[in-house]
Amino acid sequence: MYIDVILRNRGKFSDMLFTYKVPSFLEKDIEMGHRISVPFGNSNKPIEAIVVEKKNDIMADDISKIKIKEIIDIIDEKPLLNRDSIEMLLWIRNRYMCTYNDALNLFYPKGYSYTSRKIISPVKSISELTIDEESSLSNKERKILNEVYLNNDELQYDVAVENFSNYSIMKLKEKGLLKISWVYKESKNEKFVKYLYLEKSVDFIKDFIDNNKKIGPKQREVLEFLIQNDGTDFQTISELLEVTNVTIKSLENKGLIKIDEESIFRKNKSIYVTQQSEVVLNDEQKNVYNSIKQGIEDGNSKPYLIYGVTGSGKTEVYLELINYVLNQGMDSIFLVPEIALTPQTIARVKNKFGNIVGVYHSQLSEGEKHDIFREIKNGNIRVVIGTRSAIFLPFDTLGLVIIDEEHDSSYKSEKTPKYDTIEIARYMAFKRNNTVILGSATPSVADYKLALDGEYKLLKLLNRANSMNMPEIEVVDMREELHRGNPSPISKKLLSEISKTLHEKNQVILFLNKRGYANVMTCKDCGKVFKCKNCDISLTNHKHDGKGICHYCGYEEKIPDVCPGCGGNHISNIGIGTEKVEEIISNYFPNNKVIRLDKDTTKKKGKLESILSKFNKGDADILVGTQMLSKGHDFENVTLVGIISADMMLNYPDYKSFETTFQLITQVSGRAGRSEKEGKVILQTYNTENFAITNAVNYDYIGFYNEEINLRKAFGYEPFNNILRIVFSGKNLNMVKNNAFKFSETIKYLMDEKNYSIDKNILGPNECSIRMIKDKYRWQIIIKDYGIDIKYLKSMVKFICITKYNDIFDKEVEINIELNPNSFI
DNA sequence: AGCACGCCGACT
DNA sequence: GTCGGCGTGCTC
Repeated sequence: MYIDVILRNRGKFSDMLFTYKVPSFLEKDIEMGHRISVPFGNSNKPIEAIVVEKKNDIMADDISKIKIKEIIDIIDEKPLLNRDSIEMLLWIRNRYMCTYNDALNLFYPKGYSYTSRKIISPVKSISELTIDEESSLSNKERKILNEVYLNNDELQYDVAVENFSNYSIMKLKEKGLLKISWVYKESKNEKFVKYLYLEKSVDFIKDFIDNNKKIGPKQREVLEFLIQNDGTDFQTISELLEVTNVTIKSLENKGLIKIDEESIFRKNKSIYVTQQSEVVLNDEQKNVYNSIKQGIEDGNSKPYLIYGVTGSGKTEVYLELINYVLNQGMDSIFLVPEIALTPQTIARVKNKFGNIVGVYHSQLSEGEKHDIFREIKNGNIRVVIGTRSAIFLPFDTLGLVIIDEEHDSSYKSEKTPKYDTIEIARYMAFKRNNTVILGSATPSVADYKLALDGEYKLLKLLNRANSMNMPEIEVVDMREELHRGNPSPISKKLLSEISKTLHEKNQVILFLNKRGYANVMTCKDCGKVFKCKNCDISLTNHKHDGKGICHYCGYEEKIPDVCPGCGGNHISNIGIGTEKVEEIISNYFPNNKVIRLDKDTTKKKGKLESILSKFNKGDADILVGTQMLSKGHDFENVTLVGIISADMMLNYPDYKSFETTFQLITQVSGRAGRSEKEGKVILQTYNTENFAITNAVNYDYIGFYNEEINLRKAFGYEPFNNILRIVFSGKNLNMVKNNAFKFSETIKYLMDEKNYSIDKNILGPNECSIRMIKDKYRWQIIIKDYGIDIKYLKSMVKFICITKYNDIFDKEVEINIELNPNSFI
């Protein structure tokens, strides 16, 4: 029997499947998805590999061309990946043009390690050495041999080379006195818990305690405790009785207790416990619930798109559907955007389904991720709430995938492979017949079009669950504000609304899409702009830390008092960030507490929760924040939302900037008036007539959609065209530029050969709008697929960038290929 | 990417 | 006779 495997931890140079022979004694056990150990390369170094194919025969000319080795062993008892995962892995590699290993990493659970090391060991024992052999040894060789014998017949190869020399080791090998070989070690990061049990009957123990004077008081306590609570874990006992390991060991040695180690699953503690109220769906929610339930019964695999206004109660519908699916014996994955995965959301799901709920996100420790993976495989976790990577968790009986806030950009991975979670979910609906639900108050125009085209089943929730109206959005024209002589970024209108709200003992949210104090720092005397050392980006002033920080690479530098260019001391700030808004507002309302919520104030674990709960409890009156606060939070007492600058999003150089503007205004506005109190929104902008803003003000999603979709069509963007973006980057500008041009000439040649239109489809090469990141120059080429099947386009790009890589490009230039990227910056 | 192999120069 | 340093080429 033969197998095809993916080798772990190899570069793109060996991005292919390798064929191995399975020795007959392993044939029965080996399965697809197994982790195995295989010999690799000239040295037969043991490498970890994953089985992706089993076959009985291989082609005859393969045998003559390559020498096929036998695998060393199967590592785990059960396969790590199931067939579905392997199938999807291969699809992902193809779709997103990544390596086997990139794709594998999405599925491969954390917490496994596999290391191999090279050792030297003697061929014969010391007494078996002949006199001839003995006398042939040089001083150094004798030293090495002695060291090996002294060290339990084993020495780490690289240590030996360092201490002695490779030459002498090789000599010893030639003389047949030493052999060089590989050993490997494999381990799992699983937490084991010691449980203590009485080894003898209770009567025996009681008798023992009463009649044995030699037993210490601590040991006696433990025994008495165990009589009442047999099978308690060591941790608890040691905390309650203040005993140490020594006591326990001593009892074990006396044969009185037994220690059992069991692997347990690290449960993360939920901070919030909300009271569980009986959920009754309203008519609209019931309709949505029923039609999806009906669809599941009928075996419909077409994904659903729920367009539900903010506060319409999508989550209740999701939870009821998860419940329904559970009763059918199937599991669910519930995805939320990164910043929406708050304790409140988690608590809602946990309160409903209890300990079959797993939480999965990127901030978990490796051990925690490992546990969740294992508990899903064991069938103990049936519902997962998590961020995008949770979609790859190994459910065997998955029924439902929910993607909430489906428009959110965090569903597109920014790391290779740059997958789109929604595409993955659609694949699952299509290939595995899973029920997929996308939901949003502001669906992406691409997905809404797919719904209109009948690719999704469109369902709507048009009313708020509390039957309140959407808060009124009042636009303040900042141009007029300026003319009226108010240069402040906070308008008079917003100030008066804030004080009115505070007066009524309600709370305020102020939203600004930019953290830090000021966008740009410049010297008024010489005009110097403070820029990042590594990127072509101006530093953002973070006044609190006294630093200028680059938001791209994280580079920080201390802001000097005098300009390093001209020595002048008029360094000034242009533009505003959340830090400055916090400062201005605090000055205006010195008697009210202002807190700030952005990436800077929530860096530490648990900070996000504590700020949110502080605000929720009313410990602060005004919350200033970035889009972090736009997602799914329920603040009962917030009646005023201020959007400081809608223009900042609008002027972002990206084709999706209108869409993001519309989405953010709608989502942030949705934070106001979620309870019985009526809410209000003040929106400040210089672009009062932009359609993204006017439609958002009127809560007219359809109106926005109609205008935006026309623009997309006119310019050939998503969803009308697929776009491939190829970015070349490197330290040498000329080389980067040259490689980009080489690429474009090659692809133009290939496209021309097939009579594909070039002018319409190829944009560039151009310098990226951020021309340098982390000291690397960046050039890009954009390719659209007018009149070309994206499959052909991808195969051409792959041919150039992978097959012909060595012939065309310089090693120092990095090539990054992305399908339908989130932005073109 | 590793890893091995082979050739070269340098030092004792 | 010993030893380290690179450059090159391959991986079932």
